[in-house]
Amino acid sequence: MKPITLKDIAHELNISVTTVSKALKGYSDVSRVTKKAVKKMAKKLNYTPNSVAVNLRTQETKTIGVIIPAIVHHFFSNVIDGIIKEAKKQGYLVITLQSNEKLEFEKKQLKLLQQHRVDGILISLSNETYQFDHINAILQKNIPLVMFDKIGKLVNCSKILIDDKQAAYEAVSYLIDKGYKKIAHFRGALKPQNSIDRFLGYKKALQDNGIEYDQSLVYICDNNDDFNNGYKYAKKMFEQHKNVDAVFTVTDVVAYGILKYCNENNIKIPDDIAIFGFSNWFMSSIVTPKISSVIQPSFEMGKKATKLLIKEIKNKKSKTPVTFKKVVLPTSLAIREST
Amino acid sequence: MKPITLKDIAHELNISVTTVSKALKGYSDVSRVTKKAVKKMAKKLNYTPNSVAVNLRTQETKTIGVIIPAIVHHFFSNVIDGIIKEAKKQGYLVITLQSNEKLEFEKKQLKLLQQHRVDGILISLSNETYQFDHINAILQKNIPLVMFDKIGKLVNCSKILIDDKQAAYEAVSYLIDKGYKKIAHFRGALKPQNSIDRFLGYKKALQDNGIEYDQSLVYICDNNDDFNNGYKYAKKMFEQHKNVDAVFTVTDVVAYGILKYCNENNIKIPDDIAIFGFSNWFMSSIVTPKISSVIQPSFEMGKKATKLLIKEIKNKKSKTPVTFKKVVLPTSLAIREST
DNA sequence: TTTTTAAACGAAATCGTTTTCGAAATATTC
DNA sequence: GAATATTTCGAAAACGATTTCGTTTAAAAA
Repeated sequence: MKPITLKDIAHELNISVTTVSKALKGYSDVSRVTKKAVKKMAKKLNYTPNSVAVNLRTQETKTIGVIIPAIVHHFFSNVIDGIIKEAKKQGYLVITLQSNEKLEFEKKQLKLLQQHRVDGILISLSNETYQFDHINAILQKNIPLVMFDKIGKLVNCSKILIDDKQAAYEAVSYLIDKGYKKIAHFRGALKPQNSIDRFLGYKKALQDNGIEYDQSLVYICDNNDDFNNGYKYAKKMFEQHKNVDAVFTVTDVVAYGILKYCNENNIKIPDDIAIFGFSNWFMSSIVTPKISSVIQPSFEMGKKATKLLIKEIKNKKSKTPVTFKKVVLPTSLAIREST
Repeated sequence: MKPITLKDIAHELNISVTTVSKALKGYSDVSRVTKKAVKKMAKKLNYTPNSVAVNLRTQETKTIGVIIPAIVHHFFSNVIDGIIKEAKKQGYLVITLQSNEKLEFEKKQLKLLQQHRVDGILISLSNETYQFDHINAILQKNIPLVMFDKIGKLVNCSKILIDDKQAAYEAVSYLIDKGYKKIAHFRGALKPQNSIDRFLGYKKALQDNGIEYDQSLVYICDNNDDFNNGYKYAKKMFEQHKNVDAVFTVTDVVAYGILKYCNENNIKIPDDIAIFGFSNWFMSSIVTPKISSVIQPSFEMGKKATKLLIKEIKNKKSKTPVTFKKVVLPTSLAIREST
């Protein structure tokens, strides 16, 4: 009933716990014969080492904690996938927690992870997080932490992200190169950094190409992942502007809303209007017409972030002096029928 | 640098570790004054209990392990969401592992969770899992385990799932009631149980309504989540059968493939053909036309499974005799434009 | 004043490992 | 055969908490 312990094996063989432990770990000061015997008995009794005890003794848990705004999200579930796979590869388990975009929850989860003595933490900040006391507290305790995607610029730690501004710039530039002139932007909420950066990239692309920025062509979607926003503002846009010939959206989901409106109102894509999305949701290559989008390397981001974190964990163990890295992952454009 | 321990607090106040521990846990045999003092000092030093030590002593980790085929999946990420939320509510953390639909991985992950001494395990089986030695081994060790969604009928443990056959039956019956007569089925692979059950529900609905079952109207999609399958077989179906008036698909994603083919070939939905999907992916209410689908209570399933598991964990602690439950969650139909 | 009772604290064992260090047993060398 | 070197083993401390049980001190009852 109770799990087998070293003691059980030792008792069975009439030797000490010490020797059993050493035998299983291949120490050189235990004879060939006893090693064989111990290993055989361990297998016979189906012994599995008690990680909790090991963790207490070795002062590491081989566990990393992850905090994201929400797991039910195309981007984040892919990141988590990358995290879990890379972690497992290196012998780490991952505990996932959600902040639900609430600073309060983010703080609580962080405390939980601390209590659980995770070896390191990966975090993508909530939209509410504009002060970083809770993060800095972790850092001061010398607990490895790396931020990904939604980072805090002011925090002194490793970060991994994409260049939203550059990616947006490239997407809009592509539209301009294709001959589109009056390009609208369905942006995200005002505060989140990536929403801001994508907007800035849009603006800069216009300016660099001699197209005047027109504020009335920018529509603010309070929720990046609600297609109704796209639908609603598509209607509004077509009422307000006759000759808009392209839209760059903060997210593919918003683009789907526009697509829906166009389909229902017999507006042809890309003939009447072109659409360029962001994040390359998997539906974008399924809908008709297929929608062009910025490819965000989500899985890669998860892997890289984990690699970075585990390297920091190991550096800490070997007392290597800390150096924080900032990794910017390249994005690319998936050009499809909508442009 | 090093985390604060009870010892540190004790040393600071010149009292014993025992008293500190008791004070923090509110034991009655420590005076008001010392309690105050201890709590104050704990806060001052920013003490966080070392869960690893607590776990070793109390023989429980307040952690549950989850094994699913893949996290990047509409259904499973919702289940996980439910699991994490319910677990947190009851003070448990969750470790997520993926089997990638491989039995071999499933076994390995199970062993990992055991080593980590999780208090209980939630599992949705891989498509390869047709023998249950690894599961039964866990059960024999009296480790609480509940299966969800993809379960093993022969395993003696708690299960939580939907009635795929019944759900399919209802969907197809709805189509029949609406007057559709020649109804095709794009089914999933041959072996997975839910693929089989959905097929059986389809078949039974036809039979109960006096419609002859025609094997040539059933197309086998080897991958439930690849819309290309839907596209490919839609083409084939329209070549082979002139007067099919409805399709019931094993998954919404397959339905999207059909939708795409129809859009490209000017086949009107639902006038020329009706489409009924399964799982109610969030895109189904966005595409044009919106697709009818079977609603699977994924978030609820995660919550319920977790509740069940934690109840079993507590029963084990209080030595309450085990009773396994089988919960069948109700599904419903989301009727939209495609039917 | 003596005895009883209650209140407040702490020593020590325990959970299951790991690892240091010393001791015993055996083998080697002279 | 004595001295030394080499294997092989185990006692004990440590990781950080919890909990049992005993001890001390003070208060209440006799």
